[in-house]
Amino acid sequence: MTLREVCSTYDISRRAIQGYEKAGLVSASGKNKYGHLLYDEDSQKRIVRIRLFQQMGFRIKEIRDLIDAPTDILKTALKKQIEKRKEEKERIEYWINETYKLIGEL
Amino acid sequence: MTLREVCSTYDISRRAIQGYEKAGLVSASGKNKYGHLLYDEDSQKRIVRIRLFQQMGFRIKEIRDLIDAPTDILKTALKKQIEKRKEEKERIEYWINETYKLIGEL
DNA sequence: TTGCTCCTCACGTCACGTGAGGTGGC
DNA sequence: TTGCTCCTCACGTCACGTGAGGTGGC
Repeated sequence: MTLREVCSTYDISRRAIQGYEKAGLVSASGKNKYGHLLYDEDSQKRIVRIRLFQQMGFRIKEIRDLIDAPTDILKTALKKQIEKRKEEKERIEYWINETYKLIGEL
Repeated sequence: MTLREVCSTYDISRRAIQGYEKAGLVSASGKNKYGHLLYDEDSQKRIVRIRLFQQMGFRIKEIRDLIDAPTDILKTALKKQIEKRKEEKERIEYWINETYKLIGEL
């Protein structure tokens, strides 16, 4: 898969992937004869996993520590992050309610 | 209330409020004899409202357009934003589920 | 004079966004 | 030669974070 295909398949910007490469999180598996970047299945899986980590609120630096960490450490970190995200959901609910209140007062 | 008191009462950083001032969203109502910044009740309410808008996902520039907007425009914008935040909640739920799946596969 | 608090800049941070300038096949 | 796509920098963005350097009352 070329960079363009990866971007459209997984809905990630070219610049974002470039950022992951700069951070040392992934690297293209090679280039085709035109010099276009190529990503094999492993690279793609890695990118998808980076995306999941980001959506769970991890920073790039944290992802760098986690992506190749032992399974038990990774599991612990993920479970902890799930709790954080649940709290964030509650915070969003709180502010939605505050907004309803404000609308009522207007 | 001094800046320090506003910060601790509403749990907002000094730098954040400074940012609001620079953006023209609020200004201190005055200074005391020591030159310390003071915020009266109106300023405080304004800061609280800015915070609510931020928590609802509005950008500083958007808040600048909304904070003194007519009631009906404000209401419409808030209702629209509530929908956006609900979608964000769903996205968080989605990624939490994806994370549970990943944990199961590890 | 020493400490403490507050003030006002101003550079740093984070994860990209958005071009700029250059290359290669058609 | 012209268009199009892709590449690799590199400055810009956003909302503060984090000092730096200076002031004033105790």
